[in-house]
Amino acid sequence: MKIGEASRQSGVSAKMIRYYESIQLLEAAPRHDNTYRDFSGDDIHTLRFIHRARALGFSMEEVAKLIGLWRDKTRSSRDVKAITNAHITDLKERIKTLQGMVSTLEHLACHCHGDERPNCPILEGLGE
Amino acid sequence: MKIGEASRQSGVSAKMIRYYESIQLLEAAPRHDNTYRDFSGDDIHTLRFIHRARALGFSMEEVAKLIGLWRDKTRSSRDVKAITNAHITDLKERIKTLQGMVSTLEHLACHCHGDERPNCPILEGLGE
DNA sequence: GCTTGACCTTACCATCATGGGAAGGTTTAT
DNA sequence: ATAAACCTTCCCATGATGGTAAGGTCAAGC
Repeated sequence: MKIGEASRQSGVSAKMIRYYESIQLLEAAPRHDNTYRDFSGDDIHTLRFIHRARALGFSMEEVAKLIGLWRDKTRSSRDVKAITNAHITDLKERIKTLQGMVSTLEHLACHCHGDERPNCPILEGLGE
Repeated sequence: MKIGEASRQSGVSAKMIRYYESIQLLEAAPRHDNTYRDFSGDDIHTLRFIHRARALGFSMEEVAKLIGLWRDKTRSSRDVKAITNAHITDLKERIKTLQGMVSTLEHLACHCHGDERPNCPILEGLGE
């Protein structure tokens, strides 16, 4: 199967498929007649895995580790869970940071008239 | 005042101060003896403004707009509030996305034993 | 057999905000 | 005078992705 079809079936852009190959996240696909890549059903499976892991916010580095574990039938689920839990912790921290921003901003915004007048507590808050 | 001192007083790294100057977010500081930049108290004020706005997650583009409004004494607070509200909306969307990831991940992780055994619902979920 | 369009290839550049480092000049304190 | 601390510019790297250009290939219709 050519790269366009692989892209359609996996949801990963052709550009990114080539990129994943270049960083060795994906084994180099054999070339059909020495120019076009030829993907297998297995490749699609891997691409879908990557796609889902990325959608869950895992970094490429984490995805690489997860793929390693996924392929290793003798893995311990402990290792997978550790990566996942670390990622969850990271996500929660980011959420907290963003929520802090929102609450500060809402606090500033709720005192701002938002009309023609130049007086603005938001700018005052930023300028102190 | 030299760039190191400006950095200390504003919380913005010297590297970033130069960068802000290069993208014209900041007026080019006069040079002391034709090589060292010479910052004023006003510059520190602006740098602090930028620092706080960045800490609240505003993009550089938004910061540039906010500085423009901050300097313009005839601005309408409406414009400031519009930028702020758009940013709040954006932040909330990002929070929702991250929360979605967390809830999916927690769902997967809670079924994973996290022990020596290779069986792992997390990897199964990613591989489908 | 030829043209056209859809597809593939590589290679390079851009993003966004930030940091690192090199190579070299200046100032300040000892 | 020397050393440490500072400044300058310039180039490179990040992470994951998209864009584009220049060129090769394949498939379908004429």
